[in-house]
Amino acid sequence: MVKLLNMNDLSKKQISKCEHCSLRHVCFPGGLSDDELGIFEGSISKVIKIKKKQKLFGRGDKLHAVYAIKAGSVKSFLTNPEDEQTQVLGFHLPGDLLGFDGFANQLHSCDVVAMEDSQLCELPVDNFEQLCEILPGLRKVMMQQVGNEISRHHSLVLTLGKMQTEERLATYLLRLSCYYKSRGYSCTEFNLPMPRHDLANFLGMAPETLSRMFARLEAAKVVTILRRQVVILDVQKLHDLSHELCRQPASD
Amino acid sequence: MVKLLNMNDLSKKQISKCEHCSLRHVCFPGGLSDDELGIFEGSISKVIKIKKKQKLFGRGDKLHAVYAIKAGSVKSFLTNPEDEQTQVLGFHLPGDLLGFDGFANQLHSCDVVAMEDSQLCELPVDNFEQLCEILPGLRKVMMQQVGNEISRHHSLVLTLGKMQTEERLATYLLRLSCYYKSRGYSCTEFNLPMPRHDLANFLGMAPETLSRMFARLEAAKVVTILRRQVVILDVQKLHDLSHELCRQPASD
DNA sequence: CGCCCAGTTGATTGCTATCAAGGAGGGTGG
DNA sequence: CCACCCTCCTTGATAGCAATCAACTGGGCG
Repeated sequence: MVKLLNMNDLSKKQISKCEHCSLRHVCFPGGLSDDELGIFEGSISKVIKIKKKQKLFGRGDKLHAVYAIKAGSVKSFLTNPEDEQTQVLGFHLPGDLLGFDGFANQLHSCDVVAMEDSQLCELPVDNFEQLCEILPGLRKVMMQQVGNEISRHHSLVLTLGKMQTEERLATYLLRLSCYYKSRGYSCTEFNLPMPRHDLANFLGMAPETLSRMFARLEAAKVVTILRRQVVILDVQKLHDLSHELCRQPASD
Repeated sequence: MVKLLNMNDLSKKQISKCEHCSLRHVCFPGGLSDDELGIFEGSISKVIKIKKKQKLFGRGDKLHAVYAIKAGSVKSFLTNPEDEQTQVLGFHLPGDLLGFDGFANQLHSCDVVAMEDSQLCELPVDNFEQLCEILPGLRKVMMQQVGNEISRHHSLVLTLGKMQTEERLATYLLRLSCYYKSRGYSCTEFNLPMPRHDLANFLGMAPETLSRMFARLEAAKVVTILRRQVVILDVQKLHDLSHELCRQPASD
């Protein structure tokens, strides 16, 4: 069906063109051939925009789509209904994929909200399953993403289970540094995408403790912190403190 | 090709027949139609047996296959080469699937060793990928398993990040109880598949602390412990202590 | 029978949570 | 444009939980 395009259609079309997206290589399309990409692009329903603090999906919501972050940042977390206590599970930045937690029983098992105004590419699960059938490359990418997510969680478990607070922070700063490097940004100067409160929660410590650890790292001339702006002064020392090898670029 | 079967062949054939496996419904075949199952069965290369303390695969090993536990129990863990420190990531019991951690880059990212003599069904990844192409049911099961694994990790992160030691133990005992129930065993009397050392490590505490928490639970008449034998006396109280809803049957 | 390892129990230290108060931006309204 | 407030963050003092060190107990196994 041929159809006239007005300006609106045109602009919509363009934002969902993976081909021109700077994140192409780290997102789903990264493992797709050009032919496959053509088919794939047609199935992204749209780019959705969510405002700061707005929820993308919540625990118990029906799995409707998987998402790729195009711009902005979001956090995922579990909330215990009884005592209002929450655990931040991860921070997700451009290029990250979201929503796999809903594959278990078609219901999301965690909440995801935007930490700032963000844009996400939405890929409805129905389309996704069909695409998996016809695009071998997509299955491969999918499996890689799953593997990455698992590895990331392993790392988080190690961090929470074995490290003390200073090590946890050092480890996370290195991880973030790797992320920015992998995206072509400076790996020594960057901004924390989240407030102290959330980062402390994620790292399993009190906000006060996080603040003290930042202060300690500054005193040791390892980093400088000004509000959310981080400058890594001594990567080696940070590594020594982290006691963990930064095995792979990752964002949470 | 018709071929004479000797006793050996026959027994080998039978152990890889998913159709007759008591774990069929919780394993890969659970989501497959009868037709699909026929195709699937042919691709399991073999049932492998590993002895206690023997390694199934290690970090850095090439991803060769995914595995389903048929009998026994194994643990997965990360080891930090620098300080010999390890973090147990999970305990895996019959019906559980293993090996997805290697999907990221075709290399396993953790170690897996047997806690007792065990049997596992091995499904080479090459076969697996081919099967995914032709068996929609397998893709579905695969996605479910992935979702489960993610949910389980979320839960573990919550446990390690937010709970104190008693809550962690209570939560884990309930989880184990759910597992046994889902497999048709008693949910109030069961054996711990792992030594104290490993359980303490998994739960992010010192073995001495674990011992004290067991003692505390016994003193509160919540459970009785004799070596590895656990009897849950008061499920409700255990629930209250755990501060977490047992959302789904899981084994780690 | 005795060794050895797993597990328990006790005493102490130390890290981190908690409670409390003070300071610094950023936004809003006057 | 300034004052105010509110949130985020930092800093200090205290308390509590769990790690560590150490000694002991009891099975399992050769």
